[in-house]
Amino acid sequence: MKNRHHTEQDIIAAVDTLARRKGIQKLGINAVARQAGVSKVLIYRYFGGFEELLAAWALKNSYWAGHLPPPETGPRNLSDGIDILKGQITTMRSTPLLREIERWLLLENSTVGSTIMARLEERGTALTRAFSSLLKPGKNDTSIDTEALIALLTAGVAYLSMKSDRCNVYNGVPLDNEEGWNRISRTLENIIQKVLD
Amino acid sequence: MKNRHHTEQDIIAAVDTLARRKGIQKLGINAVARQAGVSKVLIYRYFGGFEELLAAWALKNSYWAGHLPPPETGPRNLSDGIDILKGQITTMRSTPLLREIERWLLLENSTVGSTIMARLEERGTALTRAFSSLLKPGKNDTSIDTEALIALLTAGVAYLSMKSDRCNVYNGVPLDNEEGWNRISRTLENIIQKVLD
DNA sequence: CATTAATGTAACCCGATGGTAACATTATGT
DNA sequence: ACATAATGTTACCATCGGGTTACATTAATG
Repeated sequence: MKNRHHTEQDIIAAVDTLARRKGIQKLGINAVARQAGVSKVLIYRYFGGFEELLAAWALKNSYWAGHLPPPETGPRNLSDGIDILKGQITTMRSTPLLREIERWLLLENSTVGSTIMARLEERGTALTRAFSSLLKPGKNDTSIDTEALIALLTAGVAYLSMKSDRCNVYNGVPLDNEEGWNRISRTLENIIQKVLD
Repeated sequence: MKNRHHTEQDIIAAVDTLARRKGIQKLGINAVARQAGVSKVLIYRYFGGFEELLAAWALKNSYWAGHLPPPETGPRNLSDGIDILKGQITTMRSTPLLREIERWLLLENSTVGSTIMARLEERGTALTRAFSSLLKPGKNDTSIDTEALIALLTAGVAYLSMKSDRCNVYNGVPLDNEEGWNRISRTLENIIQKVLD
């Protein structure tokens, strides 16, 4: 049965499969076409090229939008905000493909990557706004750089979650069991409380 | 002039050059041999294979040992410790090859990578010990997970420095100028002071 | 039903890759 | 000086990569 839409979905599914199995970096148009059981010419015809196929794939699966709280129901107190940050740990740990995309963005600077990073940027700034609104007005706001704080912490979580795929311990903290991640989670909480309170 | 030692150094130098230029991941034995102006057969003969060549290269240039303070002259007060952490920012930012190796370790889990990671692990734990020694004995030590704290912060710095090669802003913090990194540096200081004091 | 456009495949080109075998050159030690 | 081992090169192989052209098949449209 000849059906363009169906074929396109097959191809995107093939990207998904291979990205999970071998990583996005080691992905080629030949391998994807082979996996999809289809001619690679169709990738050029339907998507315009391999880059554009990756874009279609990445934008289809918007994993990064996962645990982002709706803006209107932003955190009203500190512990809500902490929960959101902890949610990032859960999201990263439970979504191998998200780690794969993060890794990919760290090596390639394609136009596709820029698009995706713009979305991730939105996520981060939303989180930052949420935390900024929690700061007590009486506090010396200029002394707390919320943007940089959230940047550093989310960066740390992203790094450690990626690292957990490659080794089982980082700086003495185990990354392959719940205990280690609980320690990281508690440390995150500790930092937020002591810095923002 | 035929000289095995000299040739080996040429080959390792070629790895160095290409790793800076194109990244470790996109490195092949053919390209390295070409860059070194030598036959690739010698790589097999002298190093045993490409993996082993990479190991020789990585272990020769122990960049990661850079800004590690000698154990006997560990930090005696909190601001010394903060300086060490800030030093990590300087090291990462001024050493493109170190960022390249970090990136590589995040994707590959080769036997070579394990060796290097073990060394990096030493660096981190030394830093952690230094900070732990700064904790006031009277303080409730169990409430502060120094290992996890240092892990999270160094992970964040590593991530952001790698990110700076690919994009110029993260979560609203510019990564391509001094101002942004000063903000990160101050935030680091802020966290350490408020958590450990 | 017949024409045409959409969908799909096979085959090829070219360059690069990892890997090996055969051969040439230089150094070394006796 | 000569035999031998170390050093080095050329050439080749099979495979895979991205990319294009020409052709076959099916669906849609009059």
